[in-house]
Amino acid sequence: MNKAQQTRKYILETAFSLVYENGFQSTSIDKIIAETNVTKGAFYYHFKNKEEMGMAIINEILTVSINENLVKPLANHGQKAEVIYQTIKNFMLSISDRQLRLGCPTNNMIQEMAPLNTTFARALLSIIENWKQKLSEAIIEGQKDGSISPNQDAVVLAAFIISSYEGARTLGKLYKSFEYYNFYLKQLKALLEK
Amino acid sequence: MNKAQQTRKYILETAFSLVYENGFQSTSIDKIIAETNVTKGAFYYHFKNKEEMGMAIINEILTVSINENLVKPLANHGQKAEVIYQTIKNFMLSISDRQLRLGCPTNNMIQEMAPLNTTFARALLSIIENWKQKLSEAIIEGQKDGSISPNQDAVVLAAFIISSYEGARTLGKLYKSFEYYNFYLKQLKALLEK
DNA sequence: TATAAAAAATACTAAATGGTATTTTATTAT
DNA sequence: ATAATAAAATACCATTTAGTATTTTTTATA
Repeated sequence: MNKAQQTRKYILETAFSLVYENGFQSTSIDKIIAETNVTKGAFYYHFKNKEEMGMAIINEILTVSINENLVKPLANHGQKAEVIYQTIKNFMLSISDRQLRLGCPTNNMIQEMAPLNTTFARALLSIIENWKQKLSEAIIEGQKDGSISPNQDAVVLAAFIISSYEGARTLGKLYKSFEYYNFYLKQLKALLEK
Repeated sequence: MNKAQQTRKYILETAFSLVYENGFQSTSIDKIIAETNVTKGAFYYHFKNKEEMGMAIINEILTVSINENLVKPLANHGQKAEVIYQTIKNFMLSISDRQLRLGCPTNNMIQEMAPLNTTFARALLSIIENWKQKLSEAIIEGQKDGSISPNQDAVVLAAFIISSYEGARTLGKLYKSFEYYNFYLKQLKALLEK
């Protein structure tokens, strides 16, 4: 990674952190350059405009995070009900106090930007869509290996697991308490055992 | 209601609508006065500052909406499992296309403002706390009348119902589809039948 | 109808906004 | 070393921001 790539990465990660704290619209370029001590010229050298920077956050940070943490581990071997449960549990247990306070960054971006920017919305949707797809497939495997009840529609269940995950992170954020993560995990387990 | 009260109400409702569309931080006073055709003097006559206006939205609009739609109907007579289910179902069926697209306004405010403003956070938390409390009580009644399994902790179940409700509204918003509301209602029914 | 008070209108500020144009400094290939 | 190019710095722009100060209009009351 050369100097320019490093600078770009540094700007992007700082920008992500500010967006995570304050929202996309409320994170000004001026705040980003103040925080990075990079100049505005440098910023605009690496990003065409604020929107492209937002897209880079979605494509290079949010997408990667969901995939690495919540999608890839679904491929692990074992009873699929257990694999699914452990995937989500492991990730939720790794969440820091800051991440608790600020919630799921993908969820935040959806909440704020999906109704305002169709480009953002499409990219965010495909993150969730991919997760839902992979989770559905894992559920179907679980139904085959007998660890998940065949009565449930895999897609419906996958969508519910995802939506209630996002909901749990919202309540955790509001109450600043990991308690709601545990409530969620408890219900998730029940959901997968049926 | 006298003239001044009407003006205040008109400003507040317009402001709420703009905040619902664009978020709190991105809704400027200038946008509000442009939309209302009320002058800045009039705005600042009725609201001390932007934050107080935000608090008025929370206390006079969000709180009322949740209470009227999702809390009060819990007092209806009948098998409590059914009353709870019908309360949420009725409300979700009444959600318009615009409300689908923009999601739950209380959820939006939590997502955006809870980490940034403790006054907002407290007021928003008490909305959810009250809902959770009343829902817990209804669940306990349901456990007494035999319509809800006594194995579940009422508070845990209430928290999960609320968090997954918010999650469902998030997915509905992202996909612009009522489908995810139905998925949620289906799971809710199962949850209450156990 | 005159007066006081409430409500609203107008004009303004200082700071911040996203973005651009221009200049300067580093880096690389010849 | 020099020329070409990449990267970053600087200065600036038009517009928008939340909020204030002042003036005008409307309303209620004596």
